[in-house]
Amino acid sequence: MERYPIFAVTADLVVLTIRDDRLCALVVRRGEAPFQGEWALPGGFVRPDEDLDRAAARELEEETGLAVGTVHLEQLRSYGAPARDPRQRVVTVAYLALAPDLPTPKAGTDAADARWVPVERARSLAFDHDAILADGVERARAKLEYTPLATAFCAEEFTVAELRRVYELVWGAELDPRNFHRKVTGAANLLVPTGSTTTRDGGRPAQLFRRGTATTLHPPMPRTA
Amino acid sequence: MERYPIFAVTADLVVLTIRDDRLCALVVRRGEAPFQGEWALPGGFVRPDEDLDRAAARELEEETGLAVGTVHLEQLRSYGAPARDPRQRVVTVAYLALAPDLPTPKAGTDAADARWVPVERARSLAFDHDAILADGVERARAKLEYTPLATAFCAEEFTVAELRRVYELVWGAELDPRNFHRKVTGAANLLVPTGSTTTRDGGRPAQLFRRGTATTLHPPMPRTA
DNA sequence: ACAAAAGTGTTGGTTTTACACCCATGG
DNA sequence: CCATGGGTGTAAAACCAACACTTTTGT
Repeated sequence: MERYPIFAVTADLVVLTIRDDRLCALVVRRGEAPFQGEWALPGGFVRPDEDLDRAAARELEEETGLAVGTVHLEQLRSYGAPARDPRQRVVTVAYLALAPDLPTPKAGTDAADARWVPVERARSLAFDHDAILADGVERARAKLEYTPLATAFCAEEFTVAELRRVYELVWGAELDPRNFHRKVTGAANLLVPTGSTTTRDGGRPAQLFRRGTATTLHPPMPRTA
Repeated sequence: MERYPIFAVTADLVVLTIRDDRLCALVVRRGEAPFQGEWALPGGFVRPDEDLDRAAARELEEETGLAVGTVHLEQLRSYGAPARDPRQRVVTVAYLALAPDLPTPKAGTDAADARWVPVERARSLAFDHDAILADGVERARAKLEYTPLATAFCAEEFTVAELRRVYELVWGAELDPRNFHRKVTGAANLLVPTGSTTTRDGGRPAQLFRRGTATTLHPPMPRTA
């Protein structure tokens, strides 16, 4: 029986939300070495009997207090450069989480502090977390085009304008409100009308919708910029 | 200092090519326990000082003899269910490799045998490799739509018809040769004409092309089926 | 000359874009 | 009544599927 090289495996999280009209990522201040006191992505070691997805969900809950049910969570990719962790060989399986606007998270067990930071201002994170964050943002941007993922940034019930705002903020580009409306209301199974309306955005009352069952967006949302 | 759970990490490969007008995957017969004698995806343990990408490239070369330069290699995703390997906790980072038609591979160090199998006939692989293979094929199908990835299945120089054949075989759908031709020759930086022609497909000589520098396909190739 | 495959032109229908315009509310 | 945003109509432009047709080879 040969001996297998020994690794530790962590699950790290790129948690994105929209706050104050900005695309923000969740960062925590590390309470332990290495990189103690520096900002990093939330995450932690996968336990011996735990599935990767489950570990990511647990970390999300521990470090943010977010109920996992309301959050979209998907695997992003893995990172395993030999020297990415100074302690020992660590492979991290990064996950991408998208959440509606939520209360400011409280510090968890391993984190001295936790906060939302606009993605363009999240720099110099610990380990290789700058690159992981960039990959996560890039994935989110790409998936808005051809999936209903933008709805993950919205509350349970939302208006077409709120959904459009998600696109505009994530992409950093303006979209025509009229054509956007036609497009998303025309896409099969994307939106389910609740029947009620709201005036929370001002002006004429807007219909409220819930996410539909669509898993892809046909035709895709054209990204002009 | 806390103790970190111990994992082994492997790099497994979904290697796809087109042979005899079929989309084929590379499978190896395992020479060692567990699952000795059964078919599995090629792969092996990541070494203590080796990057994940490098491990995948090394395994590809070891188990197939393919020169890595001619092969497209990208990370697929990671799999880490607690019981996926009966020996101990193993997380595998799966990679997707796309290669032009190549000589039948020879068995490597860990593999008693190696061969190309049409993807629809690759079933009952060891570990969770059925699922990994399915994910790899799905990824390849999806990426043909909006990336120049189909060219990875072609030789260095190829004709438009050969490229079209890739789409037809991977998607299992027929495409109009005329419109396909216009589309791919019109896409910016997708194809670079070599200036020479070939009659290897019969009929009127066809121009030969090399891959261009494009990283995405605008507009995407419409998948009708 | 004929078959076979490459490649171009054309046409009619769909989709997209840009914007005019009306609708329903709060102040 | 006015400002504000929600939502519909519409014409010009762009795009695309389908297929007739021409080109260039091998036999």
